[in-house]
Amino acid sequence: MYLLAGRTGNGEFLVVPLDSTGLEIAPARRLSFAEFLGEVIAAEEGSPRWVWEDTSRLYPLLLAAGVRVQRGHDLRLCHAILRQSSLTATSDLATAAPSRWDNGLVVLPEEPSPGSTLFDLGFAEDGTAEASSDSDAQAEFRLQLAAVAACAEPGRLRLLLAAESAGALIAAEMQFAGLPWRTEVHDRLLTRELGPRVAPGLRPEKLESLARRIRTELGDPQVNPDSQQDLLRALQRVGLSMSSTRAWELQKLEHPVIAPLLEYKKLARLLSANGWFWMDTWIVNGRFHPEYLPGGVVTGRWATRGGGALQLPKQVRGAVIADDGWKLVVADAAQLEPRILAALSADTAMATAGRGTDLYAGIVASGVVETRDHAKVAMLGAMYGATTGESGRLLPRLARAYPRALALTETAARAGERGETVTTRLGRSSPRPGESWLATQAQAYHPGATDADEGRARSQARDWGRFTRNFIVQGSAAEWALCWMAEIRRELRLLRAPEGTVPGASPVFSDAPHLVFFLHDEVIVHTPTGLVEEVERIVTRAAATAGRHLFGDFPVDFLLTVATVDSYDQAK
DNA sequence: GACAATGGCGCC
DNA sequence: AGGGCGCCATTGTC
Repeated sequence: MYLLAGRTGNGEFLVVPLDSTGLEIAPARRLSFAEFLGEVIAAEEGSPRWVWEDTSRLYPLLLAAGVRVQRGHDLRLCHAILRQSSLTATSDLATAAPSRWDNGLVVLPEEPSPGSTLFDLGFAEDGTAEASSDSDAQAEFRLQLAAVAACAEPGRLRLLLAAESAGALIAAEMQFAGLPWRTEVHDRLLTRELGPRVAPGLRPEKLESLARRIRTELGDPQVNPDSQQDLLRALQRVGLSMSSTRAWELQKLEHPVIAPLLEYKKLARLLSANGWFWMDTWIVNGRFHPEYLPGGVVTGRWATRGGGALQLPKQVRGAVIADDGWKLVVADAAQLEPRILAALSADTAMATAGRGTDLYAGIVASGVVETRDHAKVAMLGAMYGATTGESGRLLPRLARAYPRALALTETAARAGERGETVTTRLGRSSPRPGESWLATQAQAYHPGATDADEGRARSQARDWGRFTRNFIVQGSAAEWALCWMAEIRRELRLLRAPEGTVPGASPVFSDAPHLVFFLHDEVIVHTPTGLVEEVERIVTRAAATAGRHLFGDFPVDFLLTVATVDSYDQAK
């Protein structure tokens, strides 16, 4: 059963029961927020699928009121998928003129003040964004259902839309719950690395002394190590010929300035990216609440906004600490993308290499290459489109051992080079290249085309080929991860903490295990200690379930590394 | 002063 | 001739 929910311009909530084709089976009801909450709680008994425009705008209101839902259908996210998918290319939805569903729903980020994001994830005061009527949302939903029903493989898209929508619920819940974070531990860590905290704009002691050493070694008392131009000129003056100040370029050189400079860069990065200012900005009441953006990356991966949540450096993970009486279950899908590639291409040899073991080790054991590192470099090269270096040299051996897998990546690359799209396992298609790409290609076929024109077109075509080559693997991996998380969430909901559990600090989630972090192929569950083993079982079982959802009976293992820890840095 | 581009680096 | 991101400081431009 579907329940369409929305909000009117004057702040009322609407609920409309719909049948399986999106037709209403009862009239819309207009409700106050309190009535709406009651309606949601009552309706959840029947596990309805809530259909709404934008989970990220409506669901936080429910969470703030202590209400969760089981299933959703996010019209905005699902529209984006169906609009692009090659599986629904001839549908009314995909062939219609662009509408507000294509761009009008994008809400500008508010002031990035994490303290307020929880409870005023707001709605436009004047109701402009909500001027959309419920009938518009209902019409959109019907178009979506029709597009899926008419496509050649509706099962794939149904699963994708359900997974994407579950992801939207999870994203809102994780933002709400937040990642447990101890500011006093973070502060100690920063003080140890950088010296005591100083006023903004000043360098902490250790950075300042490194800066002095750098100036001494370069014989220039003025040089600012934060300025690339400055630094590059100074380096060249002391005879270091280089074209950039990148750390890996510096590492190759011999000079007394190199060591302090590399150290400076490392610490300066820590200070600017995850220093005290970051901590004050993003940690609220012992929780880090980044905003997750499902579907924020073209491939279907998530993006985040605020705090750089997907780039949390290992350096600061020691500050991620479970509440007293609770644990963090950190689970990481081992060699996810190669396993996805093996399954996508039905390459049983590659799947066998990963059966019950580290897939790269399995490749070595099969005699394809000599070391795990070679196996990894070669695989990444196949998926990213490397042509030179060690990776390029190893590729032919990989191609002999795993012809099906390598043929799939090559085919995806060739499609991209021709400007065609590729489609993931569940039906997310890559975007078409833009106008300027097409113009550059056309230019190369022009009668008067120069060698430079052709060179430019070839290089650009190869760039797009690398993109589509990676898209199909990265995007399918993102789908696996969505299914994995959705399954974890579904099973966690059924757990209740045993008697005597110390409540956690998050309302709504204070007595039950819940997801608190997601990083492409890794999740963290915050759980009462008494449920650790059950959570580990759930996470592990969910990986197998996700594999079956995507690839049926194809015999590929999705192995996890699972670590139950007090602090995140203890995992791995 | 506001904004955009760039280099650089963190994560997968 | 290595895919996808977000964020920061510096620098360039209006």
